[in-house]
Amino acid sequence: MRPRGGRGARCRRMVRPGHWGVHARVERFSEPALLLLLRERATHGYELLEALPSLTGEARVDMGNLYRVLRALEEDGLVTSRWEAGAPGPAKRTYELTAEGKRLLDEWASALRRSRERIDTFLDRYEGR
Amino acid sequence: MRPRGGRGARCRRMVRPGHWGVHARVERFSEPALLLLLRERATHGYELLEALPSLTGEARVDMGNLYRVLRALEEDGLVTSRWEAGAPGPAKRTYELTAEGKRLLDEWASALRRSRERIDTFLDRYEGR
DNA sequence: GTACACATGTGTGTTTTACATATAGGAGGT
DNA sequence: ACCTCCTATATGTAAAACACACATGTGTAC
Repeated sequence: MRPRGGRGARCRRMVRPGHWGVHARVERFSEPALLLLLRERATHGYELLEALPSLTGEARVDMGNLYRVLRALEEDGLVTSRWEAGAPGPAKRTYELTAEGKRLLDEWASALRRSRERIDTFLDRYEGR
Repeated sequence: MRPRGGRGARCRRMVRPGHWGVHARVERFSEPALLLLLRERATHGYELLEALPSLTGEARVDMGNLYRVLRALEEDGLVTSRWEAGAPGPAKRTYELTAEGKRLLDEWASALRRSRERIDTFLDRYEGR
């Protein structure tokens, strides 16, 4: 890699003197998002990449990491994949959710409900209630 | 450091074969939590450490990182600190929120509301609505 | 032929979190 | 005196999560 001047994006950064920009993101949120999209329909990485912002709200899905997440999910038996033949254009690897992957999605949903409650607790206290 | 057998805790881990445990945590959530506690009352690190679980919901606040976050906040002018004299026992460094720190807390609150909405979007779609 | 959209990847630096350890004051027991 | 425990602040470092850059190949439009 060539040396670069830019530094990695941070969760909190000064956008201009005395002004802060904050992103409150859920850790590894791309994983449950992928699982949910795959529960709706088996599809390939590039399409998931385009569909993710509708779930995550931001366009910040890194394709490099996306493909790594998909491979990790497959290693853990949470999705299966096969090369899609027949279609014109570049080869596509289609991913499908397994039963265990479905159970993991359920766990994520519970975890996200708990996370939402913690945020509510925080906001209630912030608003002085 | 001595070699250790344990590996770092992960966001997702297999608790037993075919069973997954998930934690959906907001990145850097300890920062807004500290700011909120300091808005309520100026106090020192160790007390913040004990008060944090009431906001974060989990007992997983690392004291090492807590003190580093406090120092980072001070470097950025978001809190000020002074050594507390007079009291018996080990010296305490008392932290106080600045006006700019208050503004950052407001930014965090907005960011957390947006985060909450993203979680809602996900859960609505998960539940098929 | 070259520019662009599609499609799947690897390499690597940065940020954030987790775990271990160091240092020190005071209280209470033996 | 010595030991243990609670309070209090801090550093060292490894792992996990994330961001950014680059490599490779197919097909379509100009």
